[in-house]
Amino acid sequence: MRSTQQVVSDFRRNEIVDAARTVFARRGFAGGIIDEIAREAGIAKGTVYLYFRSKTEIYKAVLDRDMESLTRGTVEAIDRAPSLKDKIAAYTLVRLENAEAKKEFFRIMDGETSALSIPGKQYRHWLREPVTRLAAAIEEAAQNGLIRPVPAEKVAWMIVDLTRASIQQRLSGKDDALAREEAEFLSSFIWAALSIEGPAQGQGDGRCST
Amino acid sequence: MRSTQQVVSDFRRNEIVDAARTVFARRGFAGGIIDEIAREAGIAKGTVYLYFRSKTEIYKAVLDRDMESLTRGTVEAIDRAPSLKDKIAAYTLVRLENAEAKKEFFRIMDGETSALSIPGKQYRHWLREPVTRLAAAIEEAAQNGLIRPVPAEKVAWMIVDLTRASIQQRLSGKDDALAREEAEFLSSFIWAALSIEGPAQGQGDGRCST
Amino acid sequence: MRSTQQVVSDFRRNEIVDAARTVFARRGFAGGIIDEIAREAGIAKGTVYLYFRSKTEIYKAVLDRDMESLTRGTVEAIDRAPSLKDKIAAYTLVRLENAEAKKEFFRIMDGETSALSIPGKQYRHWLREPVTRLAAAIEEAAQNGLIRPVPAEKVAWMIVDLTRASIQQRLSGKDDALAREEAEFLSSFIWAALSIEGPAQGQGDGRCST
Amino acid sequence: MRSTQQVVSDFRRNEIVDAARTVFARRGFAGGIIDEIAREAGIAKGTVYLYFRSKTEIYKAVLDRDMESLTRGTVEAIDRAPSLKDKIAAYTLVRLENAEAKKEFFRIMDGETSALSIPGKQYRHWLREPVTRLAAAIEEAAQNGLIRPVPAEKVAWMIVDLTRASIQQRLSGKDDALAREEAEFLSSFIWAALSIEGPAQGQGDGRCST
DNA sequence: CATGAATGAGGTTTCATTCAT
DNA sequence: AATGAATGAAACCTCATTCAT
Repeated sequence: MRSTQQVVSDFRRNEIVDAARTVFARRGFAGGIIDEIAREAGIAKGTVYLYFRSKTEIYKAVLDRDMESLTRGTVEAIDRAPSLKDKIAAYTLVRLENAEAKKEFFRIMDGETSALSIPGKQYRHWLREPVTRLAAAIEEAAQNGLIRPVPAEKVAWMIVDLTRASIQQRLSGKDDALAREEAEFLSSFIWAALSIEGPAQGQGDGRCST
Repeated sequence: MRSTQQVVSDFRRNEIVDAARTVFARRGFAGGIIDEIAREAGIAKGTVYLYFRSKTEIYKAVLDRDMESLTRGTVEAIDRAPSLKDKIAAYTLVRLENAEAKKEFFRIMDGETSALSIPGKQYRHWLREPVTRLAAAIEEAAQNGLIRPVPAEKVAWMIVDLTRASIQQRLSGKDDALAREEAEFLSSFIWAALSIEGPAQGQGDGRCST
Repeated sequence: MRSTQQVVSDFRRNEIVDAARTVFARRGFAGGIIDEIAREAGIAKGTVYLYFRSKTEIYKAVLDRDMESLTRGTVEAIDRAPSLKDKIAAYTLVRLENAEAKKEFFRIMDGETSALSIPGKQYRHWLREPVTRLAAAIEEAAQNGLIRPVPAEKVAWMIVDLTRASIQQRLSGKDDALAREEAEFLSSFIWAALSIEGPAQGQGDGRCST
Repeated sequence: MRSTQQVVSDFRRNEIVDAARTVFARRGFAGGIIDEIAREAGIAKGTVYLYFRSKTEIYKAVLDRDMESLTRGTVEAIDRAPSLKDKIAAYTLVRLENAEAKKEFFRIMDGETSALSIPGKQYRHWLREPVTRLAAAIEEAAQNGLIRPVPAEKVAWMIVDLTRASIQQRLSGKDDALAREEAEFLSSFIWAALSIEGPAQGQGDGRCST
């Protein structure tokens, strides 16, 4: 059982992480001013340093917390789905819905690349587990003849990257279709590329530059 | 006709932009120090400000210049290709090859998102034209019954995003397949998703340019 | 008679002063952190401020307490010694032995100078009384013809300063002779300078630059 | 030949070191505020960092510069003096006169101990060379029978420490005798302690340079 | 009394931009 | 046109002191 101390302390850490998420989303890492984070959290600048040793530490905390919960949710959704087709659909749907609910966080993720050099903490790193699950399912489906043979991991990354790109598009306000519809479109498109009755090359097309 | 003044001035701007590209690729926007850019360009810090009003201006110049030439090359490749399938293949190939040739620039692009808030100067903005061309080709192919009916622009964006994701993967060193092979895989995968559903053709991988 | 309150309060003050001595010796005044003092004393930071108004106050308390007890011991040793020679020997011995026993405090004294501007609380101030006693003894001895005539107070300061310098040397680890031997050497050296059969100028030296 | 650049740069460094000396003398190292140093030097805060990488660097520069010139002067004075007695007299005189001329610097030296942990840069370190010279002269004089046998280095440190103590006394305003007289008194006192014991010469005060 | 979380003034350092030469 | 020294606005972080519990 956690002591009162612990509870309060965790609460504060949460407040700071929440504030930091907002500010980092607004200004990026370099522009994320500690002063502003403190103000957003309704505390003094010094207080921030009671809970985090440095600005970088805060940034990592934001990433870790959100990424972890997101990854957990994603993986669970994949596992719950019975078939490959469902797994793909589940993945895209969970991600798109989450992006809607946590716009701020995704905006950070979007900007996060070389901003910070946190070894093994890059966005792609966090995608590794979902990718592994998807790849395994793809592999299995291929062996069972449910889909055509494809390089499983490559395709898994494609699913993940297409989803990410779609989220980016939506974050920038260019696309405001319902998450559910978008997810359905994505997963069905991918499924089409995988299905065994794939490329119909009968009717004379599929030719290239002669 | 451009005056000598103009020529010299342009030459200097070029030098600075080249230096800036290198530095921004190394350190990102926030970490890219004017001092370093000047040193890299072999000129004095003050001189930089004779040609650019601010650091942001330089950054935009790098993006503009590289993006423009890249976009031109991309669009030309699309236009040269006769069929949709070839256009898609041409796009992915040109992009992947370019990414290999201009790693520095692509590394910047990779980091560029919310780092800077340059309205209308984001990466996605520059992709608009290639996307439009691809979308038009898709539209046409669909109406001609060469592919199944799909939302053209959405799919065009998918092509573009998948290519971008592949480039990112390669930049981070995780994937070092030949650009040509990677491009072929990508475009054939997309083509598979577009093809009219017909009799299964297990062996067909959609390869073109045999 | 002191109330229980008073007793407890004094006890706490003692604990804090003890902790502060350790910390200041380790880090100096500027580097001595209240947090560390509190931890060393086994109490909370806030509690420190129930007993002392400020960090400076604590510092002064350390100096006062240690200096007072040291001074008392020193003066008593001087008074107990019957002759001037013995008084000098007693002084050097007591000081050197004390320095060994209370390294921490002497390390503070060593660093204490302009670090803090406490009027009348400087190291030299506390030496005034021993100096006075020594000076009186010197004066008397001179008048009795036991030593050659010298400016009494000046010489008293010399004794005191030589002793201090010797302590500093020992604190810095450069000299690890026994305190007793060092004291003997010091006092005998000084005595040599005072003794009436002082400078033998008979044998043609003592000349200066021709 | 130094370029103009170099000259100007050196000039600035000097200005900053001069200003820093004043400020450090006033406030000590911890209290020596960069802002104040800049103001004292008549330049902007940022400019200071064009010439020194950090506050500590400035502090070391002050110490190094002054200590080096002081040490050089001291050693030269010792070397010029022909006899031991003169060497001692020369040392005390040079130091006391210098202290008068460079009060600020000596005030820093006075406070400098554990303030900064610059290995091998402590005050005592800088005294090593003069001490070595004095010790050598003492050794020689002892072997020639000009003084009584004494531990040469120990005595050399005594000379140095007594002089330092005298300077401190004078800096704190307690003693305002002429430097020349004070130096004479000091060196003759030491000389008295070194002289071979012989027939009492009551009147002899060991004065030289009649 | 005791606590320790909270505060915020103040310190050091960086770096985009200006300007005298 | 070119230079690079100078500037000073911020940014990050520390720590003596206060105060609600």
